[in-house]
Amino acid sequence: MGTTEQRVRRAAIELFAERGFHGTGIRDLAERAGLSSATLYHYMGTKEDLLVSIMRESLTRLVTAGERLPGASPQERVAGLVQLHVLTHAVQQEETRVVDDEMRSLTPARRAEVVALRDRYEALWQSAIDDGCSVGAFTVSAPRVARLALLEMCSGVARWYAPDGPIPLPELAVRYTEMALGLLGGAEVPPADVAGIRVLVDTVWASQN
Amino acid sequence: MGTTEQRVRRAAIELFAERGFHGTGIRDLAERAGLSSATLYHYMGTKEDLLVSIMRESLTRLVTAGERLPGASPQERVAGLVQLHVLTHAVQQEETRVVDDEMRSLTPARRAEVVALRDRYEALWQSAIDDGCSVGAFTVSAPRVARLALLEMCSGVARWYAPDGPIPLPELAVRYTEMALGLLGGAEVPPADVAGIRVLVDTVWASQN
DNA sequence: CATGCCCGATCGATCGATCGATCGGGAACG
DNA sequence: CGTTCCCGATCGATCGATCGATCGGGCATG
Repeated sequence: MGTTEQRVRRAAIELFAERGFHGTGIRDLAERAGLSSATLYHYMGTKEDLLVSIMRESLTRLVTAGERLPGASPQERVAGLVQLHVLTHAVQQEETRVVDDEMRSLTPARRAEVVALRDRYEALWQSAIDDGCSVGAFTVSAPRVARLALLEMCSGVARWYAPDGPIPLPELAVRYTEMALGLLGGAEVPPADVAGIRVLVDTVWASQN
Repeated sequence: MGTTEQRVRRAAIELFAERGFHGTGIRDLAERAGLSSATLYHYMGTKEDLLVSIMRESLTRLVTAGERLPGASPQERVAGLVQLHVLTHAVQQEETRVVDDEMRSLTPARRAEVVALRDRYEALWQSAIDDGCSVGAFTVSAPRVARLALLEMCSGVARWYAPDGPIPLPELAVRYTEMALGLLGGAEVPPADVAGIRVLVDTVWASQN
């Protein structure tokens, strides 16, 4: 079961992902969490506070894991980032969709904090791509555009992947690694250590709770 | 200026893109269109009717243009689809974002119609990719995953591209073509006819109004 | 030309419902 | 007794939508 606060958070992630922030009412939230709408406010601040805390936790987890990724060569670092990103977006589908889609629902002040976290994460991608370009490992001609294209492509996993579908999770990660490196051009695909990434994801997840 | 109905539609596209469907009130819509909220209902049905009609028009335009694309080889067809998609998502940014992001705001019944249109469009992509794989032009190992990845990557353009930024529109289209064919693996990049695609987009747009 | 009628366009006022949020108090537990 | 957990009742605001009424310009009739 978990604590009541965790139940509230799970309910919020489910409903925000399904109906959107503005499409989810306080009473919907309360019903899903098994509480009255009044009791809800014992466990959270405003509805926006709840959204921000979900985003902060999710992005912090991603940044932490991203910074702990092994891999010396640009190819290995990009491969690791792709696998980390695809894995989290496939496993924590609803949560990542809330993070990616509900930025616009935030007040400008709250948005700034979340965007800063997201920028920190995306900088990891940019430096790996730039390094690969400057050492000649990648041949893509617009590294900034490549970063944006890669991130959109990998985030999309959260919008369609079916965990109980025909594609096993490790295979998904490998396919995306191949496509990403093909997109960047001229790179050999380094041996994949999906299991290692998975352990990293689980470790960071556990240490956050 | 255009007709009042066109002004309402433009206002809706702007606000739905900026704040989302549920985040946009009838009074916001009316104010942006320069009408009273009551007059709004003289030009539209319900708020959902307005959203559906925006989506239907936008997707119909995309399907029409996609079916008229020239190109015999799989490479040429994929290149054409990428350029068509990127161009429309860069030029009609707000409109395409509404189409891509607000599906979940639709009632199941209305959603079905719109999804059918979208599926028809995506089938064009799938057959081009599948053909390329079966004749050995592409080496990607999961054609269905590749389609999903490509579409997400190209749609993402609507979320970040700045029309008055440092990247000219034709260059953007060419870069995406290169990345897409790199992602599919083993394909030479066919000569790009971005101007031709642009003419096609404008033609279809004009014939719809 | 003048008159009377019609109708698209528009609005202020208001509907019932729901929104996010708050309050005071009861129940359970130490 | 105090603290934690919880809820029914309720707040003012806003939601999407509808109402009756008004205005003005075509248009047919005499």
